Parts: sequence; C-alpha cells; structure tokens
Amino acid sequence: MDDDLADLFLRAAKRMRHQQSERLAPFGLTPSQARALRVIVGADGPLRMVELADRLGVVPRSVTTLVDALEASGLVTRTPDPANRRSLLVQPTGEGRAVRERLHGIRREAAREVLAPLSAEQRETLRELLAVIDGREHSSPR
Amino acid sequence: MDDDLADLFLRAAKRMRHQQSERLAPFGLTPSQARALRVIVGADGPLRMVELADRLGVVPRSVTTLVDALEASGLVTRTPDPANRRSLLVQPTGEGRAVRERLHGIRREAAREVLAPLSAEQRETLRELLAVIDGREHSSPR
DNA sequence: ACTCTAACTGAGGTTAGCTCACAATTATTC
DNA sequence: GAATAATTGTGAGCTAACCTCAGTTAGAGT
Repeated sequence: MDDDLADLFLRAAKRMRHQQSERLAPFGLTPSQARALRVIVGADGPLRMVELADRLGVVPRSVTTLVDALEASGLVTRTPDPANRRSLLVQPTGEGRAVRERLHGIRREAAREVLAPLSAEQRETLRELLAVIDGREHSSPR
Repeated sequence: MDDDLADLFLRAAKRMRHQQSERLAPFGLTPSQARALRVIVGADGPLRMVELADRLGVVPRSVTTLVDALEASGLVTRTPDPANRRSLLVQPTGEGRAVRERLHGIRREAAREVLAPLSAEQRETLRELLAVIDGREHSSPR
C-alpha cells in the first residue's frame, strides 16, 4: 500500500525535475546548479564549501563541481577565507543575484505545472505534509 | 511560493530513492530494475519491450538495458513474439515472481521509513493528493 | 614538533536516463 | 507487386547528479 505511495511520489518528482530542467536549459543551468545558486544567494553571507554541501544535502566533493560551473558562468565567486586558509568562501555575483531572481519565477512555474490539478488548499496541505516528512534533522548522505 | 514546495518534494523523493536502493542492494537489484520487475510480474501476460517502456515511462532503449540485467539474473526471459518477428516478449521466471514477492515487503518498508513522521490519516491524505497530481485515478490494468 | 583532523579537489565509478543510427520486419501507398 | 514508410529492438556513446577514495594543505591538540 505504501508501495504505491512511493511510486506515486517518485513519479511526480520525476515530472517535476523534468519540467525544471526544461525551463532551466535556456539559462545554461542544470536543476542542481540552480538549486545551489538559490542556496548561495539565499544565505546571509558567504558560505564555506562544506557548509554549502551540508545545506544541499550532498557530499562536499559534489559541491566542488557545482560551484565550478556557477563560477564559470560568472554567477558566483570563490575566495579564500582569510580566517581559515583551508576554506573557500562562495558568494554570488551581481549577475548571480539577478539570475536567481528570474529563476524564482520559472521554478514556480515548473512546480505549478505539475501541481496544477490541485486546488490552493490542497497545495497548502501538501506543503504541510512534506514539511513534516522533511523533519528538522539533516541526515547526512551516504 | 510553490518554489519551496518543489524543493520539499524533491528532497523527500531523494530520500525515498536512497532508502530503496539501500534495501535493494542485497538482492543485486537497482531500484529501476526492481520497478521493471514489478511491472513485468504485474502484467497480465507477456509484455513487448515497447509496451514495457511505455508503462515505465521511459524510452525503449532504456528498457533493453533494464531487461538485460533482469535476464542475466534469471528473473525474466526474452522470447521472440511468434505473431511479430520484430518484437520480443518479456516474461517473469518463477524466480522472478518469487523475488518480486519479497520486494513488495521491502519497498513498503522503505516508503514507511521516509513517511514515518506522518500519521495514518496524513499518509492517506498524501496518497490522495499524489493520485490527483498523477492524474490517473487508479486506471485499470488494461 | 608531531600527530590528528578538517577543507577542498583530482580521478574514477554508478544509476538512470537520453539521442542517434541501423538492421530487420511489417504496413502502406501507388 | 514494388517501392516507400513506419515499427521494433539494440549498439554506441552522451549527460546529470551523485558517490568513494586518495592526496594536499592548513589548523588544532598534546
């Protein structure tokens, strides 16, 4: 029974990812990069790579690649942390902030497309349920 | 902001996939292969590759690889369709049926793990919402 | 000073797709 | 009854989004 549930869930997620990547393509961003940008812009200050990895729920090595791409597109900068020379601080450029602004709209569209069959209240209910599922703890990836 | 909603959704889906692949590993199956097996066993008769692709929502080429693996594990067989020599018919072996049976339980566990924070009613609500999103109100196995 | 741990990254692997091109068959159309 | 078109499956090869493992460099603890 919860069997189907997983299936339904995964199926919807797939559609959502697909929608996103389609809309993101014109920006030259993958969904994963867009998400990273979102976190970077949304942070209240520069982020260390490790911290970014943690917030994205991926391993630090994966962040390297993500930031490589964003940096190459001129959306973020990587600067050494003066307080700890092992660390790099990632910050959005002006361009990065601008792009994130536009992304906001298109991400919403993508979600809306998939969630279209739901009423506003249903969407709200869904959000609540998902928030519960998400819990608070950041279980590390493995 | 349906923006967050997509994020919550995708995050939960990720955890679910992860749970599944962990539990499936001992069987030597990937989540994708398990799903294919499930569809093959669940079908009311042999399936053509193309038909299987359609039911899985992937392109036919991807099914070739999936079935290759299942066949190599002795869970399904591929036989030429006598009625159309271009087609192959995929069918589960006895072993395939047996494995699918055990998979059922572990898939449920995986979903349950992620959905644990929800009450039974909440899970039910979630199922309904997802069914609406999916747009398929329990269509028959035609 | 000496070892221990943390931050980042190069190299290389895996899963789950995808496209493109092609041979073999079957269907259509002229 | 050909000639042309469409279908079916698959080899080759690509991409995204991860991962692990090993190595370098820099701080920390004793």
